[in-house]
Formats: sequence, structure tokens, C-alpha cells
Amino acid sequence: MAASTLTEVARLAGVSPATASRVLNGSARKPGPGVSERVRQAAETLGYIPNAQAQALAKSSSGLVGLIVHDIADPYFSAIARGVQEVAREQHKMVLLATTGGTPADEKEAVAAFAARRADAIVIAGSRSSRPEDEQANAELAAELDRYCRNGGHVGVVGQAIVGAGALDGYHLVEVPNEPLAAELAGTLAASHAGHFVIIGGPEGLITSDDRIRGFQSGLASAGRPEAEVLRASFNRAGGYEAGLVLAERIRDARKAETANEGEKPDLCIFAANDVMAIGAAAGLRSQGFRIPRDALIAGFDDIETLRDFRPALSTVRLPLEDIGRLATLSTVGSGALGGADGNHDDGAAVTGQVTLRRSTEWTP
Amino acid sequence: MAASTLTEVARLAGVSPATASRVLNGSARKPGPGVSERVRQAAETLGYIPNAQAQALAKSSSGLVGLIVHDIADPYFSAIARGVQEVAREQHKMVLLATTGGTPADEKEAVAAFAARRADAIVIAGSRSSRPEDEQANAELAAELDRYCRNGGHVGVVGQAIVGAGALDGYHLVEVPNEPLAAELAGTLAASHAGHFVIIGGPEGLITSDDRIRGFQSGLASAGRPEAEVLRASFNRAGGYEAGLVLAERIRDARKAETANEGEKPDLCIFAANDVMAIGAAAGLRSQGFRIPRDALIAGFDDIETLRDFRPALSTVRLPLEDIGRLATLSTVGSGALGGADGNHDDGAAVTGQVTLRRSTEWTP
DNA sequence: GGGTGTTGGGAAAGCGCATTCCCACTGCAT
DNA sequence: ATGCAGTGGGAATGCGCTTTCCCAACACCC
Repeated sequence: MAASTLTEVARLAGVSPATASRVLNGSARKPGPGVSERVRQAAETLGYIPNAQAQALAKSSSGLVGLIVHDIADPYFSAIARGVQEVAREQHKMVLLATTGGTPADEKEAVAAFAARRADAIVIAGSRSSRPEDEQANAELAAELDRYCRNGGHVGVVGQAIVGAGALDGYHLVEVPNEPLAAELAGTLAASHAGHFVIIGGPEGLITSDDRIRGFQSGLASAGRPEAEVLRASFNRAGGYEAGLVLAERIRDARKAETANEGEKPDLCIFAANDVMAIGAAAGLRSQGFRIPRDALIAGFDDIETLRDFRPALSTVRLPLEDIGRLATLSTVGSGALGGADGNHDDGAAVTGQVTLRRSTEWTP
Repeated sequence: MAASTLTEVARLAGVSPATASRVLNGSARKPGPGVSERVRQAAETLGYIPNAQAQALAKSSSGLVGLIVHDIADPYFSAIARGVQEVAREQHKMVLLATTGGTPADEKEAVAAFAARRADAIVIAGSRSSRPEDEQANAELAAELDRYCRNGGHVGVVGQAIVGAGALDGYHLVEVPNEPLAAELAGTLAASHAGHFVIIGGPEGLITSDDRIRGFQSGLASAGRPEAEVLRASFNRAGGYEAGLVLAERIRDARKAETANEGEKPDLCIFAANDVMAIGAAAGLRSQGFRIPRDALIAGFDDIETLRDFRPALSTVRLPLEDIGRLATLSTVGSGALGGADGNHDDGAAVTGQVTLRRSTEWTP
């Protein structure tokens, strides 16, 4: 028993396929009530399920929105994914998921796959890379996206523009003010912390990471502080952990040299370029017997949901992740629907964050 | 410039569409090298992207696998999703995501949508419900799945069988031994905890929750302990938090009555039916000034990744979530591919868990 | 009552591709 | 020279649906 087709339904109802199509799927023309009832009846008895592929082919719109993330199990991405999913549901679209680990080559492949499926929109989250070795893959990604846009697709990018992608119609950006927010965080921390700062960042060339680092440095500079040293590690918990181990070593050495300053206010304040790294760093330090904020202060970035139950409460910059996902999706799938008077405005949605101080940067004697 | 079609490529290459199709997409027949080169060349210049919809329609196989979860931002589900995604990638399939909040009606809808898209397989994670008010929706879900299977689809269910679904071909179950594992956990805890037990469970009728509760009770019984009281709350962090507040009240009252037993071993051991509830409960207790394990012991279930950084380290039952996702997907999408001598064996994959004791249930004076 | 709308329905032409035939042509043995 | 299998390519059909176009029937108004 293969799935029954519209034609079968039509035959059973004694009408033409055209009519059946009109009653079963929203059409401008509404057939008479008698006919409609018969058709619906027939569809019911046959257990008719319309073939979305065929529909998509016929009206060239698939009802699909593609989502590209680095890792769906990362709280940062899964929060965004939730937002995307919500909007998709509201708009009666389905979400196609692709995880790439952040590799531009894989991202390009994902875009191609989405394009092949004629996804109505593509949302691409996760930091772009500006590393030299990724240059070619990035260019290819940009080209792929351009082509997709030119063919009428909409793409929504979270964070920062794709390197090399043109300012095409259908190209939307949800800008995240990483740099100014990081600067603000630095300023705030500098006001209460007299010691020195160290930054744990992702690999050089990860734009999100680089932006945050640059912002933090400039914030420090504005506060009259010297530039902070930057430790590079992978942009996840494991990277944070490693960096934490390195820093633990440092603290130990410093203590040895300066003859035990336990009980004093810690000299070190760590800024990790995202929350999962911060958590990793805290874990690394803890594994060496150090405590936050007793032995070092630490702040992250993103305010992922996980932080809610992390101790000590982690200072961070709150980003409305779910909204970011929603916005990125709305700006793409919505742009066709709610285009009011002027449809063509490049609605680069912007998002605001919020420096959030918590216990991990508060030292109390 | 609409996306170019196979026909256009063929024309440019000076061959028939049939030939173009043969060279661009793997066919049994390999055209000559000269022709092939011309076609590939033409495809390149035109930036040809095959229309997956049309392909799917023509060969009736979409390369899609549908994934149904309650909430993609829940660590439990996102871990499973990661596993699913991995296998999908390996098998060159894309995953379609649907989140339902656990409502059977929505799940049914999602299945229908997947079926409409002719997904090759559907993986459905998240506890089934056996509540009376969900009975009809459940039946409809089962019917929808049956139909999907009968039409040649494969479905993989995580956890427990769908109520009312037949033992069809193409119906695969990744069984999670919730009950025995919960029993084992109860036994282990009973060995070291002399006080009494309370269970925080999801709403009555959530099968996963009910299984774990039943298992825990039977484990207690085997250890000669009385049945534990069961607090019902929603099956997420918020539910756990509420229950935590209730228990805080209890502890306070008990202390008042029995004249301060601070410093003594806590009398209460809490079993939460999953980790996020356990975390919520811990947060609730903490908000009232109580500490784990000082004032109460607590254990969860699942061993979600988040636990890694949760303090106190939470006792739980480790479940290989990512593997579960992998298995569920493999058993469905793989069953067509790696069907050896006998293709029809009902490979109900099983998974093993592991009681994992950590600090949250260890009281030290 | 014959025009002119207006409606309700069907016929048919694709959407872009895979695939089954079918044909022309080659090389080889007879 | 004639037969044959084998081979490389094209024509045509169909996947399941939407949509335009067309036709019949019916009501309406002068």
C-alpha cells in the first residue's frame, strides 16, 4: 500500500484532480460545499497525505528553513535553535538542521544542500572564521550564499557578516555588538578590580572571539589599563579547561615568588570569550585546587542558560540568544510575508546585550 | 536568474537531459569520458544545483530523517540530537527537526509533516504519555506512525514503545532500561542512607518518569525500605525548583519539631526523575538556605553534559545519550543499507546505563 | 429572450528530474 | 558479407501536485 495520491482521492470523490487540489490545499478558488465535503471524505477514507516534495516542486517553495550551527549540543547554539524552531513553527515551516563544527568548508556544503532542497531561508549561526587557511573555503561559502540569494533565497546571519558576501537583497544580518559589550564589561570590571587581566580567547581568526577580545582590550585601554595577555585555545569547554590549567600554574608560580598572599584579594581577573570557555577555565582552576572568586576572578560572555545553575554565579554579558534565533529567522522567512509599504528595506536587525555582574567577579574578604 | 536546471545544462553541453542526469548524479550507466567532461563543464559554468525535491519526487526517496524532541534546548535532547545528526551526516542525509513540548497531538502533526516530506526515517525521542486526556492523541499518533511505516517508512523510538503502535516492520525501538536502573540506584542509595526517601517525578502518566519512579520504589522495597512519597511537578527544571521549595518547607518543619538536628546526617534523600529536575530542586533548596548534601541528599537521572560543571557533583544514572541518538538513527536509516542475509530481523537495540554516585549523595560530617 | 457576467468545474501543461525503452552504431565471429 | 551481442546516446514517460486556461451552466438585466 503506497501512499495514496491526490488523483486517487479525486477519483474516489468523483471529481478532477484540480478540484481535489483546490479543496484540500488552500487555493484562491473555493469549490462548492457539496463537492468539498465529498473530497474531504474521500481524503479521509484513503488516509491521504499530500506529498510535500511534489507540492514544493509545483509551486517552487518548499516550506523549509535551514539552520547551520557548529554543534547542536552546545547551549549557545541550542538556545538559538530553539528560537529558530519557534518562528518556524509559527510560520508553518520545518527546520532543516546542519552541524558543521565551524568548518567553513562544511558550512558551504550545508548551504549547497539547503539550496538543493530549495529551502526558503537559511539561518547561519556561529562565528565566521578569518583564518588564512580558511580563506578559500570562506570565499566558496560566500559564493554559494550569493548564488543562493540570487536565486531568490533569504539568508540570515547571526553575529557578523560573511566575509566576502555581497550586500545582496535577501541577505540579512542580526548584528551582535560583541565589541562594544566586551568593552563595557572590561570597563566595569576595571572599576572594581585593581589587579591585572588575562583573556582566554578562541583560535585567532574566529571573528566573534576576536571582536570580543578587541573590545575587551579597548575597554581596558579606556580605563587606563595595560593591554591584557591573550591565551588562545579552542572555543569550547575543553579549550577553557586547558587555559585554566595554564593559569593555575601561573598563579602558583606567582604565589611562590611573592610569598603567599592567600586571603588577599586575587590579583588575576580572567575574561573568557564565551561562557563555556569560562566554565571550562573555572573547572581547570578548580582541578588544581583554586577557587573562584577567592583565587581569581572570572567573567564570560553569552549568558547561556546553563549558567543559571553554575556556582559561583558567573559574571557575563547577557545575550538574548533565543531572540537572536527568532530575529534571524523572522528577518528571512518573514521578509516575504510582512513586507509592508516598502518591501526592500535591508532590515539588519540589531540586538542588545547587557553586562551582568555576578559573584565570580566579586571578591569579599 | 532562477536556478538553472538539468535541461539547461544538457542544452549547453549539447546532450540530452538523460545523459546529463546520468553523468551528474550517480547512475548505473556511465557515459563516455568526453561527454561527461562537457556536461560537468556546463554544470560548472551554469552553477547548476540539482533540485533535491525533484529528485526525491522522481526516485521517491528524500534523503531526509525527521527528529522529534520535546525541546531542543534541553541538554538531554540536544545530546541525542547530536548523535542523530552525526549518523545523518555519515549517511548523507539531512535532519528535519520538530519540537513538540511533549504534546502527543503535536507529535502526531510532526509525524504527518515528516511523512508528507517523505522522510526516509523518523526518530522520536522524549517520553510518551499515558495520561487519559492524551489517550486519543496518542492513538492518533500511533495510527499516523503505523501508516507511515506501512508506506515504507522507518521509525526509531527512544525509550519506550509507542502506546498502541503495532509491531510493524520498520518500527525500531531503542530501549532504555529506566526501571531496573532506577531500582539499582535506589538499592545503592539505600545501602548508605538510613533516612527516608522522597521522589520528585514528572506528571503522572509520563512513561519515562513513571518507569523510573516504579523502579526506584521497587529498589527501595528490595532493600526493605518503605515506599517513598512522590511529589509531582513538570518534567523540567522549573518543576524541580517548585518541588525543591516544597521540600525546603518540609525540612524546616521537621527541624522545628525535632529540635535542631543541624550538623547531623540529613534525614532526607531526594530522587529526581531526571537531572534537570534534580538541578531545579537543588536550586529551590538552595534558595531557601539549604545546602546539598549537608541538609539533603539528591540524585538525578540521565547524566546530562551540564552535570559536569554542576556543584555539588550530582549522583545520577549515566545514560549514553549521544549513542542513543546514534543507535535510534542507525537502526532506521541503516536498516535499508546494511541489511545482510536476513533483512527482516527486528533489531530492537538496547542500551545500558550506569549508576554513578557523586558528592550530592555523600554526607561527610 | 438574447446578450453579458459570473460561477463551478475539468483539461492540460508544466515543475525538474530519473528511468525505461528504443535506436543507431560499433566490433566481432560466422 | 551477414548475423549478433554490446554500447553510447536520445526520446518519452511519469513522479504528484499546482495553476492557467477553457468551457459549460446558470443567473441577471435591459
